[in-house]
Amino acid sequence: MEPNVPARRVPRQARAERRVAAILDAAAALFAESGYEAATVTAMAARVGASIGSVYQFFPNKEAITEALAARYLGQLRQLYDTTLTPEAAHWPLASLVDRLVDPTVAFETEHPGFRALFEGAQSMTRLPATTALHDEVVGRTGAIFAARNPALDADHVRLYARLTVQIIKATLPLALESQGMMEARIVPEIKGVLCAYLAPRLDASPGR
Amino acid sequence: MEPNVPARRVPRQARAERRVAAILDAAAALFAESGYEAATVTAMAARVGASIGSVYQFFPNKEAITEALAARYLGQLRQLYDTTLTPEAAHWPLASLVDRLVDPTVAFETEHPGFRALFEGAQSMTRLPATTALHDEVVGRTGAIFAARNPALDADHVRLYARLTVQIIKATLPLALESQGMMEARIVPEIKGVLCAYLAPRLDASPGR
Amino acid sequence: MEPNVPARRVPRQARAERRVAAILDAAAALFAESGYEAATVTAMAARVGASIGSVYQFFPNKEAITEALAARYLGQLRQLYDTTLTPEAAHWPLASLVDRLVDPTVAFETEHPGFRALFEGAQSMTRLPATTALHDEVVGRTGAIFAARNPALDADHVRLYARLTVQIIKATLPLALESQGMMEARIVPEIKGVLCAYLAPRLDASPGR
Amino acid sequence: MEPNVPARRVPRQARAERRVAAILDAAAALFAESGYEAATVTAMAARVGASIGSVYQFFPNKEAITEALAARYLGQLRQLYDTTLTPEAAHWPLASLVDRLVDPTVAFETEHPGFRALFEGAQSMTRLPATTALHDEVVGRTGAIFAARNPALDADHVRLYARLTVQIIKATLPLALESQGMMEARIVPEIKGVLCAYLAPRLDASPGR
DNA sequence: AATGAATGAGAATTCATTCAT
DNA sequence: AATGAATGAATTCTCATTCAT
Repeated sequence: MEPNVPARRVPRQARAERRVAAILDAAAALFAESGYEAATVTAMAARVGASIGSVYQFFPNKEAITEALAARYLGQLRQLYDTTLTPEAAHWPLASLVDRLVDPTVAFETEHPGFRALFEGAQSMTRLPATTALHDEVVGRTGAIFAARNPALDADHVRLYARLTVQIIKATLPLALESQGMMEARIVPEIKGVLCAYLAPRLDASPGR
Repeated sequence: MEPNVPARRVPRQARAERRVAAILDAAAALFAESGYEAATVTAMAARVGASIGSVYQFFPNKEAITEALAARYLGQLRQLYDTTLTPEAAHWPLASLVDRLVDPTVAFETEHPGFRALFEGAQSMTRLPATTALHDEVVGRTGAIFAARNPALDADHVRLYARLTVQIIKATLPLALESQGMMEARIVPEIKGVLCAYLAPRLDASPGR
Repeated sequence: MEPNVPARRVPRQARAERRVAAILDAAAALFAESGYEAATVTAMAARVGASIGSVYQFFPNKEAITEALAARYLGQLRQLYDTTLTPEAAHWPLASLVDRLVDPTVAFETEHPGFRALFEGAQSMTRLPATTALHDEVVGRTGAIFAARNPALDADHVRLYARLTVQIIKATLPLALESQGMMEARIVPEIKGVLCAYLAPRLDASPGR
Repeated sequence: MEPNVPARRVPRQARAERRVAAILDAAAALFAESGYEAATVTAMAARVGASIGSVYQFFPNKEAITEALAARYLGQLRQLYDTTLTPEAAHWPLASLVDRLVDPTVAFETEHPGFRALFEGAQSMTRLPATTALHDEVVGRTGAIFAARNPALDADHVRLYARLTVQIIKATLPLALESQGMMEARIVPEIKGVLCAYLAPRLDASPGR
């Protein structure tokens, strides 16, 4: 769905688009630095060098900013998966597949510091649909690969394995990102170890299973 | 062993003790329902049917309430581990050991809905020492068992495995608790599957590894 | 087009400037009426017909309001001294000099009822730098005149005499301001009498001293 | 005058009397340390090692405590004046009389640190009668001496001179008490110098005046 | 669109005072 | 009398949001 018709709410001027992007950048940075609640709209405006009024020109409220940011992440995530989680990856050696699951995520979280705040989904933003969409996308993509790799799996199992996998990555990545240097180098392989050990019997089932 | 909790307002009367407990209960419930920031002291007071002033009779501020709650959880957790994570458990079959790691935690989180909010440690309460203590306790106990099971492990590895293990349980449990009925029944075994697969080669290393 | 955003809290709009001034006026009035602690920010807001939020738009806290008020007084005081405590005054007959020390102060305190609360410096605001600056300015100007009049004085004596002089004026003025009509007329000359008697031998030392 | 008849409100038991005294001591100390408003009744109770309830057993409110303290000071002040400001002092050399006015006050303020807070009479306690009584006592005694020394003075002048004198002492003493060592030694004589210079022509008027 | 002042509901916290035990 | 828990009004300050210019 890509309408060429300029929709009403879509900013038509380049300047406006740039400002919207800047606001989202500011929001992302603040979410990363201090969490969702502590990130005030005023702070976002200040960070962009705009007035609060200007921010509210583009977004009706804080929630909308968050949703827009999540939507932007969603798009970027899809692009990332389109290039990294390709269909053929499903049939690679498990270790390589796991690399493809973990490494881009590490990169993405590193490059988009605000992502985690939205992805983790604290209680305060659980209600935001876009946040859920983010999670669903990741689980969905992961599940798709799993299903492609092991066609014998029914949908429930696919979903179950995918959710666990995503949850594990989500929870352990911070360990890697927070750690300094050497420790980080150790943790990422360890995460991969967890996943390989978990997925091997489930995705590459020996006929006897 | 003297707990570090500075007991300013040590309640001498039974009524006071009951009230303190009730406040902590209310705090726990609110943390569970709406998260740390959204849980206001006013709401806590209302929930126990007291005036805010009454709450402040026992706690100097919201942080202190949180710390006290965390301290209470810490005590209960220690008791739990004393009875479930016994030294001999270290030498049971891995599946049984994993049961001992997961099942009591499931029970604890089910019975203490506020625990997760403190255990997860959002940015907003990262600074609270008691919250860290909670995490350290769990990691410490887990590591102790690992070390006992495989004396060949050096301290760094013990800590690494324990942290990953705890993080995995922490992140996947919500999946089980949020899910309704059937799904929950499936998820807990799955979590155990993850852990068994991960820990088997690390704790029960074949000599050739 | 003003790309170079000036300081944060500097009001750019005339309305804002007027409001800031009004807030300071309200603060001054309340300080005069009921003292520093009793003067609440809420009361200031009410007095200017604004919401508390509006006050906090311009001042981060009560202290800042006080400091700003003190700073305004400091500026006005300097202007006053620039025109009344001129260098040549140092060499007038002592009675005239004393007139110049007392009369403008009486006028200033009469016109600025909030000044005294800040100038007296209750314990509660001792820490505010601007308050100290007020006192230092008055003592400094007074001392400068003394030094000019009697170059034989060392710095310690200048300061000693100036401090006593200021303290005496500070303490006795209220007597004049509080008194009704006739009494006031009597007290001001009396204050001048005190100062003349005190300063004559110190500033206009006969050679034999 | 010590009535043996047990008055109603007068605590009859020694213990109660001691407690009342202790509360006043605590109040005095707190007034001195942090001023009237900052001195909380709870802090007084804590300082005495009693409960707030116990404090309110003896005093209906904070004001009453303040009044009682002022009353105690009044008694002590009277005793002091009875022994230092004797009738014959009125006819001593002026310098000696001034010594008698200043020195005991210095001593009293040093020994009773809470006195100044009450004596200065911040706006917050201006309404308390006992505080006024304190001031009136000092002015009255001073005036009595002045009248005795110079019978030619009419009541208005006596009061005028006395008020100025007291105000000067009140305002300059803190300079002496706050200063460390050497400075203090210099300030007290200076204060006396002010007073001698001021009072000489007024109390010891040459016939030609 | 941009600006930034205005708003006001709430949040945390304090403290004099009352009351049940 | 003593104790200390209970009360609640008052205070400072925050922040999302609206509105006039």
